[in-house]
Order: sequence, then C-alpha cells, then structure tokens
Amino acid sequence: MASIKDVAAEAGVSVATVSRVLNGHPSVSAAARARVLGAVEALGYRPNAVARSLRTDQTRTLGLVISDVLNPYFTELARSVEEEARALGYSVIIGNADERPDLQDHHVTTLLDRRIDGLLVSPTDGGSPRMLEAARAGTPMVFVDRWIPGVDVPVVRSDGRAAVRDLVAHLHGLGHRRLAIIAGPAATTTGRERVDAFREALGAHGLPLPDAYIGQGDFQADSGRRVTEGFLDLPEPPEVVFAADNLMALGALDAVRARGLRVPRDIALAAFDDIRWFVHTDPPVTAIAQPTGELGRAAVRALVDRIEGRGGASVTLPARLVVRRSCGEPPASSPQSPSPSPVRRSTT
Amino acid sequence: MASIKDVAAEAGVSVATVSRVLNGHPSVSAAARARVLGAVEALGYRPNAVARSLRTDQTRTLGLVISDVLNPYFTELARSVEEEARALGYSVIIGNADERPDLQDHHVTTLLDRRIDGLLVSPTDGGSPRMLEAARAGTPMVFVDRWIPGVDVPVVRSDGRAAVRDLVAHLHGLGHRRLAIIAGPAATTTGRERVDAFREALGAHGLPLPDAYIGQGDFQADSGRRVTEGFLDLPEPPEVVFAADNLMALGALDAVRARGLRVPRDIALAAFDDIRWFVHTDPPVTAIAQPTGELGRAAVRALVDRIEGRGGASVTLPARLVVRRSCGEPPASSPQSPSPSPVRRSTT
DNA sequence: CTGAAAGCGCTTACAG
DNA sequence: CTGAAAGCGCTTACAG
Repeated sequence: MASIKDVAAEAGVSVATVSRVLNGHPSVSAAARARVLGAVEALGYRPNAVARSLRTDQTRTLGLVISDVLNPYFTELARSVEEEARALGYSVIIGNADERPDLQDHHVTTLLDRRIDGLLVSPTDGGSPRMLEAARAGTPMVFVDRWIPGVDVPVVRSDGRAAVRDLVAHLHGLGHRRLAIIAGPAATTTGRERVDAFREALGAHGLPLPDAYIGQGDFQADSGRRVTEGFLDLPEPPEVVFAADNLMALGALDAVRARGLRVPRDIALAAFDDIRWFVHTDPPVTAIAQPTGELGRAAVRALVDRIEGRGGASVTLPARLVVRRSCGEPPASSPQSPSPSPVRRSTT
Repeated sequence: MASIKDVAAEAGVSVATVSRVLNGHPSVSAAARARVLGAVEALGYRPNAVARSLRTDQTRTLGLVISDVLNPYFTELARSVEEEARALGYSVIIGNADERPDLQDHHVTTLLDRRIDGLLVSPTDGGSPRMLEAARAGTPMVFVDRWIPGVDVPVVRSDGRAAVRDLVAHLHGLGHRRLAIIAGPAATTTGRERVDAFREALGAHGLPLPDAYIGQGDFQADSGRRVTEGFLDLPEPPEVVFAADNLMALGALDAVRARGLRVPRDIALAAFDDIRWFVHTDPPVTAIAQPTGELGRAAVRALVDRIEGRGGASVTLPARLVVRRSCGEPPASSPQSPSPSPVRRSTT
C-alpha cells in the first residue's frame, strides 16, 4: 500500500508538503498542491489512520459498549449513535456485552487499548474496576440508558416514571389488582428503577407489590420465560405481568403460549420498550416507548462536547405509554386517558 | 497514560526487555520478568494498540460491513461473527450500510484506512469501486450472505432453493395458485436468487409468476408495505405474498392491517428469514430459516484462514422451511411434509 | 511556501 | 539474557 513517501516521491515534494495538502494546511503553493493531489490520485493513496492516530494522539473514534445487540432497543440506539457520530466526524466501535460483566470488561479494555477518544457505555453491572478506573483517569465518558451512581460521568437516559404511572392507572382502570413485574438485574439502574416506579405507582392506587410478584430476570428472553412460568405456578397468579424490557416480554409470551394460555384473557402483559413487532403480536402489546434515537444522538453530542472540552451535560428525556390490547379492552364508555399526562393510544 | 518507557524506568530495564515480557518472548530472565510485571501492575500499564499496530503492520481486527443493523438477521450474524472472532483473538468493527451503497463505501473506506486485517462484507450492491479495488489489491476478504459475481473472493452463504421449493409445495398443497413475491434489490444476489428460486418452484407446479406479482422492494420495512399495497390494489390480487426478508414481511403486515384485512383469511404471508417474533405474530408466520449463527462463524473462520495464509474456502449451508399458520391451515388429513426434504413443523 | 528533523509508542534484528 | 538503534507512517514546530 502506497505511503506518504511514495506520494512525495511521485509529486517531487517532501512528505511535509504532502501532509500539509492532505490536512488542508493553507501555506502550500497551488502548484505543489496540484502535483500532490495528482500523485495521490495516481497511486490511489489513502493515509494510514493508525500512523496518524499515533502521531496526533487522537483516533476520531468513539467506543460504544451496549448491553445486548440482540435487543432491538440497543440496536436502534447503536444506529443513532453511529449516525450522529458520523455527522460529527467520528467513527464508532461497538462492543456487545451480552449482559455479561466479564464481556463488558473485555470490550472496555480493548477499546481503551485502541485509544478511542471517548466511551459511551450502558453498564451491565455496578461498574467493573477497569471502567471506574477509566472514568477516574479522565477518559471522556458518558453513560447512556443505564448508569453507575457515584461516578462523575454525565448520564443520558429516559425517565419512565410518569409512563409507568400511566400504565398502572390504565391497568387499574381495566380492573386489574394483582400486578407482577419481571425485573431486570438489581445491579443495573434500569433494573432497580423500573421496579421502584412500578411499586410507587401501585402504592398510589393502594395496591401492594408482594415479593412473590417480583421476578428476577436479566433483561434477556429466557429469563422472562422462566419468571413467567414461576408466576403461573403461584397459588394465586398475577392478573398482569409487566416485563421490564422487550426481550423478557418475548420470553413471557413464550411461556404463556407453551401453557396454551391466552393474553390477555388468562393473563395480561405489558412491556418496557416499544418495538415495531408489538403492533403485530397476538395480541398487540401495550408498551412504554423511549425516545431511543434521540437518546443516542444526545449521548453522542454530550460525549463529543466532553472530548472537545465543552463540558457535556446529562440529559433526561421522558418515555411514554402506548396502549394496545394486551392488557384487555377498556370498557367502551370510559375515556382513553387514564391520567393528565399525554398518553398516545395506538391506532392499531 | 503510562508508556513502555515508564514501565522500563520503573523496572530498571530497557524498553526492549519490557516488550519481550509483554509478548511472551522466552529469552528473558525470571528476575527481569518479575520486575517488569511488577512495574506493569504498579503503573496500571496497558500497551498502546495503535503503536503496536503501526509497528507490526497488523491490527488483529476484522471489519464487518452489514447491510442493515436494524434487521435482526444481520444483528444475529454480527453477534456470531464477533463471538468467533474473539475466540480466534480478533476484534471486529461493524459498519452499517443501511442498504445504501454510499454508506457501504464510507465504511469500507474507513475500515481500510484503519488497516483492518480482513474484511467481511454483505454487499448492498454490485460492488463499489473501492471495494473491488480492495479485493484486487489483495486485502483478505470474504463475502457473507450476499456476494458479487466475478470477484475472486470466498462466499459464505445459505442456499434457500430447496426451502423455497418446500414453501411453494406447501402453498400449492393449501390450494393457493396466485403467488406473489416482494423482491429485494436486483443489484444484490439474494435479491435476484430468491425471485429465481420462487419462479422455478412455481414452474414445477405449472404456475406462472407474472410481472405484476413481482414487487420491487429494498429489504427494508417501508418497501414491503408499499409493495403489498400495490398487490392489494391489483384487479386480481395474489392469494399469497412471499417477502424476501423479515423486514419486508413486517411492512406487509403493516399494509394488510391498515386495510383492515386479515392474514391468512384475506391474504397469506410467508417470509425469508426466521425471527423469534414470528412465533408470536398474529398469525405466526411461515418462514425460511437460515443457519445464521453458523454462517457468521464459518465466515470468520474462512477470513482468518485467508489472513493467516491458509486458503479460506467458500461455504454454502442449507436453509429450511418452518411452517406456521400464516398461509392457512392444512386440511387435517394431509401429511405434513410437502416434499422429500426435511421440513420442520413448528410446534407453535 | 518548503524541507529536514524529531518524535508518537511500540517491536525486533543485531551485537554483545 | 540484554540493550542500543532503526523504523513503522505520519504531523508539526523550526529554520530558512
């Protein structure tokens, strides 16, 4: 592969001059510039990004460590992150932690070894030593979706509290009283917060959240299935299952179907995270939708602001309830909005 | 960040010695090794992968350019690619082309500039100049899923021909005679092949595939919706729509639902690519399943073989039909298997 | 406007 | 077993 030396030789100038025209430095004569450009074209030369990075100490690359690529929520997040990064002149390298702290650590290490300019992470746990160390060492960093309390890093996330209240009001309005949740890992903020919000919302209606109705999942499908089976085996099974993410809702559907039961007739289902397939499931699934694309873009802007020394602040965006049919049909006469906050009723 | 010099100073040895222990070179005294390891630990030193790559001319990194991250098929492919690569000591950088040739080109260029050791690509089109040039220049490369005829690069893909025959036999057995297809872009091999296989299978049953029943999609959801609307507007709409990928099937479901029609009562639906949600859609969708994970792993092995000078051959794996209910219920008395080749009937 | 030179952080023949 | 030195491909003060 042609190097800058080859270009210089071909153009009859020094490598310094080649470098200058490549970087748009103003003090180059028009003649030299033309000769260099000609040589670049003739040789099909492309600058070696590795050498450039070593010299300039910047890679124009962002690392993104997500919890699970198979989760459409994170896949959409990754897409918007890449899009915004590209618009700002950065590439992104994605690491998939698969909800495993050890894999998360592997990716953080690899990314740091590659000297990425900044790190976007949605932590799978309470924070590996390596990640905390990176944060302390001053690697520009921002948390997205999930975060680690006590670490001084901006957080870009969505707040589902109001939407969860809307959901519980909706469920209560439908006559449901025994509500259960498939929780995410307690080591994650979203794992804890969604349970807290749910419990709080239930409390407002005078409803309890007994321990038996809190199933411990890991945000992946199999755990949703397993927890749902446990709920169904209870002497008094819940009337509604709220899955804290879309994959666990998928697992819940698997479990219900495997028993020959029907949603919502035998048990109602709602999910955190809205995905396109929820419109076409049997029945369509009531869900809480996050402004995923906007989160990804905001996270990149915050990170790039940090990298380029412009601060970079936390952002919290609201989630919203999308009512479909998986929790039962509302009485025809009742109003749609269970609460003052805006609730979109899906047209499907 | 500590460099190799700092470690050398701390350990009281030369940087050469540090490098040797870091790389497991045998000729280092036990004492020196211990001092170096101690210094590494004390300083929290991590080798700079950028510098190492520049020096060794290898990055231990694979580039993967996929057509669309939002497509669960590619997301699963990407996951298995990363997994296998990691097992073999490589990282992978994913570029999402979003079915756009210009974006594909952007990623190929970026990846090449980073001097990745090898390139895995599922081309969005007939091949950009830059990609063809890379192939000709000898960059280790393998095509996965889609490929470009006439380019001397191994291809790892699945052959859906037999499964499409099984599908058509299934449809024919159900009494369907007017079958339509939502095709992928003609610039892609999978776009063309799936239509060809479909036409050939129809021919075996004496059925035509009129132009009006070939809708041009782009493998993304909106095109599936648009094409399906066109089918429904025909004076004689098809009885079955076969979507050449899962996203276009999603779009087809959107279109059918928007008209207040039902699958399979008003129109039947089948899809290429099986995804977990198809079990829970209304109705469950009959699909052709690819051995996606195996494809990803085989592609990585072929690429690494090329990189390490061990050849690297093409691999073709069979796809298989998974019958569900979206094409209608079979008469209770008829046998399940429409053909001699093995057909899995889903338990759901 | 231009070039010679230093240096980014490594690895690896070469000499001892 | 160990170190001094060259060199990977760039960028960028410095001097002219």
